[in-house]
Amino acid sequence: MQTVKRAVTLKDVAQLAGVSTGIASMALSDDPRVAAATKANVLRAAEKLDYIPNMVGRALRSKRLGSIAVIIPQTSQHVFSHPYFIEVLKGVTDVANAHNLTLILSTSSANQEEEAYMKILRSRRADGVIVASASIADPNIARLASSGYPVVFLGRDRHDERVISVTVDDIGGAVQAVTHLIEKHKLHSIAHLTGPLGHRSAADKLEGYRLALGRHGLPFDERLVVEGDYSQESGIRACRELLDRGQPVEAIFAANDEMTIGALQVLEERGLQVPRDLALIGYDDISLSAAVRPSLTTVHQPMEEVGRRAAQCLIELLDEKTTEPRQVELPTELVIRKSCGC
Amino acid sequence: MQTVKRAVTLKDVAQLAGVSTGIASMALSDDPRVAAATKANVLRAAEKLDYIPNMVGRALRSKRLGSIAVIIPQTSQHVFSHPYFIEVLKGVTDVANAHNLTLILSTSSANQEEEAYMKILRSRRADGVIVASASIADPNIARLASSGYPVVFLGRDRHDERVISVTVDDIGGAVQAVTHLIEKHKLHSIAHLTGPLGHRSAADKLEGYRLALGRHGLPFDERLVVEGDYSQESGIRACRELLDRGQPVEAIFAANDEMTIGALQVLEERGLQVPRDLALIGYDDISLSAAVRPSLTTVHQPMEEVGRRAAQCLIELLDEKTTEPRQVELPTELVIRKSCGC
DNA sequence: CTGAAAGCGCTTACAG
DNA sequence: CTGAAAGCGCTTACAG
Repeated sequence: MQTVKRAVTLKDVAQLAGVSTGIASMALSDDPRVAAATKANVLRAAEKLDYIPNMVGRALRSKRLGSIAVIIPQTSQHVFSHPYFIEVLKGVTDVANAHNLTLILSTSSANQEEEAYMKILRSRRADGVIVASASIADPNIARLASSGYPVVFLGRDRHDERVISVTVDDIGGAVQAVTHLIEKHKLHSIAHLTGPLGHRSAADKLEGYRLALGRHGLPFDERLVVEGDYSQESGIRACRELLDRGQPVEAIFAANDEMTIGALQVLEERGLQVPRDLALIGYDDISLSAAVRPSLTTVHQPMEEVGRRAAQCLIELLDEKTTEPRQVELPTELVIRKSCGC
Repeated sequence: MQTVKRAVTLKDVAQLAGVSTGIASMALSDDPRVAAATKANVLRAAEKLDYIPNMVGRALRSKRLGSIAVIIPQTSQHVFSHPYFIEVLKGVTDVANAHNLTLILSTSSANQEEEAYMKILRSRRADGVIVASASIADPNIARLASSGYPVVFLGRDRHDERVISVTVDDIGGAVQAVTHLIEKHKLHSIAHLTGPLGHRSAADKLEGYRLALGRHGLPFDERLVVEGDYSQESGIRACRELLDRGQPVEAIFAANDEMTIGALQVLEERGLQVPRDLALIGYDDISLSAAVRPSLTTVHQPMEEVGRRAAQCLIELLDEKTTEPRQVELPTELVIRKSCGC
């Protein structure tokens, strides 16, 4: 195996072009103060030597790395098993690519202290970060939010004006789902399998569920609510627990599609037919939701768009330095398929 | 919004501890030449100031960034829609996390020149790279392979001893699938929907298909082979074309599960029942393959393990500098479900 | 319009 | 065992 040759540096280019490194640098960044002829000279030299700037040298001096990080404080197993994160990543990479930014992906391993967020910024690994899915209680997040570093939050602090965030209207989404069950299907005993309630998105869906019941004069019954953690397995567990409680249930609204699919399995096991015996509505609209039988009626949330908008916000933040804090909230849409009984 | 304070540097730490920056640096890296008392002193100062080393400064001097990149020369849309990449990424991040390496994810946008691979290395954005799914013909890959930079290839050049690679025995995998159809189900007109044949994995599966037919004295019939591109849509297209050719077909072996699911849709459309009228075998064993009806018999390939091994290889390469080139090949396993008729 | 110098934040020889 | 200096590869004032 051939070894790596000494890299071509700006010094080599400057030397070949017969100018100082300062001028070479300015020429390559197309600075108007450099004479056109000199510029051409330098460009020719750079091309001839196949020069590629060392980003580390550049970053040390200019304080800009040209990279952004997506931080998801979950294990990689978790992150890559949930379509939500995948879709968000898709959106972020798309925008990052378009802006020629390097993308750093940071998930946490079990043995890692939680303050990984701050570290990535303070150690200058990325110019700015997008933080997804941190739990509400995480104290590091509060510190990060008030640190002044360029940070965009996903799905948190919708109403905190000091923080830049991209969120989805999960309260509204849940209201859509539950309202559909009540108004269209005349169902009244509607259960809710929640996500992890320490996370904003899960708490918001629960609130929406409650709200929709209240608006129709239906009581909120704790026995019809079971907490899960967004995994399919937790959907199975939660659905079993719900049925075992023995309360009459006509419909289930679950906090995401994976839990809904888990619930579907349990209902099948117990000989209950969906939607005949029990209606089911999910959340997210992942691709699986159209593939399972019966296909899932579900609340579509624009996951990829969330990633895209977050990246755009971050880039603006990096460019202007002094952007106004702002909150973007995206709408949801109820996608009607078979599982609700329509 | 509070602005970012001047970052704490090593100089600050050294000053507070009353030593030179050189000693401070050595103390923090636990160099045995530093006196224990001095070390304690420096550590205390660092803690008090909440010091976090600037990786850029460190990298410029020490030539190690502490980051690796996964390069997938496909659009982010493509990458994040294919479970294969997701699973590979899962494995890579897992190992990277365990070794405290930052992970850079590089997909290509349409308007990007293909030489992005080299750039990421030469511009010192990553210490080493894992390259997945490059087409066989890509000339940049050849240059990269012989550049001497730390590179691990996925699914290529199985027999090129100059290159470090992690591959899956796709020839063997295809042989398993086709042999099963022939020996167990006594089927003889077996069609093959291929992946993009410019990619090693697709070419290998075709070879395995051919091999298995040959071993059983069955003719290779071009009319039973249709090329796709691993997308579900291409599975639909390829399957339609196959059926439209009017050749008798008893079974279809498709190059991945997504194409298989596409084929399934077409067969359903045309009123053909799987496996009664036609047997079907896929490849990959993505989670969807167990969820569709009928569930897919498929060749399981250890995608996450591929990612894990690739990362390990790369890390060894980075640590030893002078590793022997080596090729890792992982086995496949036929997972029997319903679609083959078992 | 250009050159020479300083400096970004570290680590690594080199003296002592 | 420690300090002072050099230097990694750039960009950015500062003079001219």
